[in-house]
Amino acid sequence: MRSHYCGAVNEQHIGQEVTICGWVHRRRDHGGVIFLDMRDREGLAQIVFDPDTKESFAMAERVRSEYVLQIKGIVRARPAGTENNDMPTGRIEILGKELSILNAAETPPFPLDNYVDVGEETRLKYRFMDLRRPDMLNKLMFRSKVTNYIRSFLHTNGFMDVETPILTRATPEGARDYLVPSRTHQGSFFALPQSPQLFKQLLMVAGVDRYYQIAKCFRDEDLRADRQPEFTQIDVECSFINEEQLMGMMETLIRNMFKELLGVELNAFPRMTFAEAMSRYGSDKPDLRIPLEIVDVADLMEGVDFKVFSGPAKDPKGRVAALKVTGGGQLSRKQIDDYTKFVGIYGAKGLAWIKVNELEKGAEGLQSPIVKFLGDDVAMAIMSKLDAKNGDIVFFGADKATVVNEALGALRCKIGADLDMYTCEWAPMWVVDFPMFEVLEEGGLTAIHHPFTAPSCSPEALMANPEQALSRAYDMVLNGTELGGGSIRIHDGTMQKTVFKLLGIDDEEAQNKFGFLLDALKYGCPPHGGLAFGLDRLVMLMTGSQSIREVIAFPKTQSAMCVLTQAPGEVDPKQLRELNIQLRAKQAEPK
RNA sequence: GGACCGGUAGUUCAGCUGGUUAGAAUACCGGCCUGUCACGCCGGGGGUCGCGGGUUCGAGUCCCGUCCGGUCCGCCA
Repeated sequence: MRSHYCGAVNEQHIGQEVTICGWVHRRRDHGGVIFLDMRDREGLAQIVFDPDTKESFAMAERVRSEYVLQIKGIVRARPAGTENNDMPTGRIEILGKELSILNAAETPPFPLDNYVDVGEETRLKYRFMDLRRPDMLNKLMFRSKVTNYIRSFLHTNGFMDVETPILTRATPEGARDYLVPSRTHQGSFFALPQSPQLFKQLLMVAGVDRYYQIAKCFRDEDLRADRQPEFTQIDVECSFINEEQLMGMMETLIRNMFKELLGVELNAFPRMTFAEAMSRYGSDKPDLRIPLEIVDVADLMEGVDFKVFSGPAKDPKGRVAALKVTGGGQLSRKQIDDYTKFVGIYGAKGLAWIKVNELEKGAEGLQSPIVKFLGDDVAMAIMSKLDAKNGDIVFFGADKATVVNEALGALRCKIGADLDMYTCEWAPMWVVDFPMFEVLEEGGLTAIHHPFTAPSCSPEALMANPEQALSRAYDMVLNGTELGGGSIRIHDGTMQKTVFKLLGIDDEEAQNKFGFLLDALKYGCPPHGGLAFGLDRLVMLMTGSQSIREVIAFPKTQSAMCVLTQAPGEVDPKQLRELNIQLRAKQAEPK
């Protein structure tokens, strides 16, 4: 039906007859001459109709926005002085000879240009229109380039694409599962996979050696700007490999891809231990674009009454730390109040601060509600440790370490963004040496990564001192976002049982829930490890999008609904009968 | 489960301390226009102020509830 994409017609085609198909992006009717901007996925082209071509001119008068047309015409250079240099095809135009209306269109429910920010609900309801917008189509095309690049890279490196089941077994731990009732086994349920984790490990036992999959994953948890209930992982697993080799290969993949698709040269990814990341940035996914660090100051505060920080005093698990904001002395009282409110979200009970006005006057030159409680010497010692300068502001956190880390870590990112302190555009890194376990508040241990991650010690050492044990896990972090994470896995049955035991899963329960994995470990499981990238987040960052929904064709709203299809929906009673499922009556409204 | 922000024309928004017939821009419709490119000019139509209740002589505006959207906390091995 067509000879060229609209956006692909150029000066080389001058004099040729072309046929283009597409949508009417805009019509400019000057009475005696009509301009149509025709749009398809590759871009826009201007078509001119003059009254000489009587029939098509008359049709061009009837045409409206988003009509679908086929136009035959002659490419010509635009008359001198009428070129449009803002448009890739702005030096040429097509003189329309024949026009056929392939389909009419009602007035679009919202404008398809970028001049107005249309509400997301409206966009999602008419997603098929929203995706027509060049920005959105470009994002979908870019996403396709990313998956294509990754497939090709992994294929070249000997990885096999293997599909794993979507209907699988509920996992006892981790996120909430999406469940699918079984008709043939009434009362039993499938679960949609949260990740292909165990299947890919079984593929290693099978000798696949190098596996990858662009895998849909499902987690029935509350949504966020960067979290959807169904999302895509680039899932990778490899046998006979250690963490160095795996991280090296994945880093090469990302660096090559950034070069190829964005023209961006990323430096070698720095590595940081989990402990260091928490200490310096209060986060296990630090945004290294921001040149601010959190510094412990407890050592300078012997004898200080910690009530000045509104936090619990000398909690053994406590942390007293400071965040110096270079040039932050300009912050107004109102802004500081806002930041105080902000850290409250993370459980901080206050936000103490010191403005450095005139350091040469000693403590006299500090402006702060807390210096009189700290004492001049302590205050000056802190300034000296932080290397504070006139014009800086220092914020303090004193509370349980988790609260201080989360509050100051989040504050660091917020201030970095508010004051636009970014020192570079891209800051990738690896976080390594995660602890194996986290101690739950109600007692007991939980896996930081997942229960199949190998510790970097023997089962005996692990058993003896689980809280201190480190794992062989690694996270790739970009601009404060966790892009991917993985680990070397446990390939030894004894070790696996030890980890289960520490997590409170006894042998019987382990056999029940993970019997197939324990079996597999008995029959010659190779050492292996892998990683999974969050594709949606990766594309979100690479396209500079504010939300993961911008790079997913048909995303869900925050309440996990699809406004386009109105899913989830009720089902026919017959379907429920077949499944032997009865809905409990909704409770009557209390009056 | 919780905190906060929002919901007024197709769309994006304004609507102050409750007070005449709820406005603007844009889109849409009609007319004019031979070089525009977010074309221009003239005219016109267009509203369940999310929904339900309450206060009041009077509610888009205040109160309560509820639904929807969004950001975040919890949650996300």
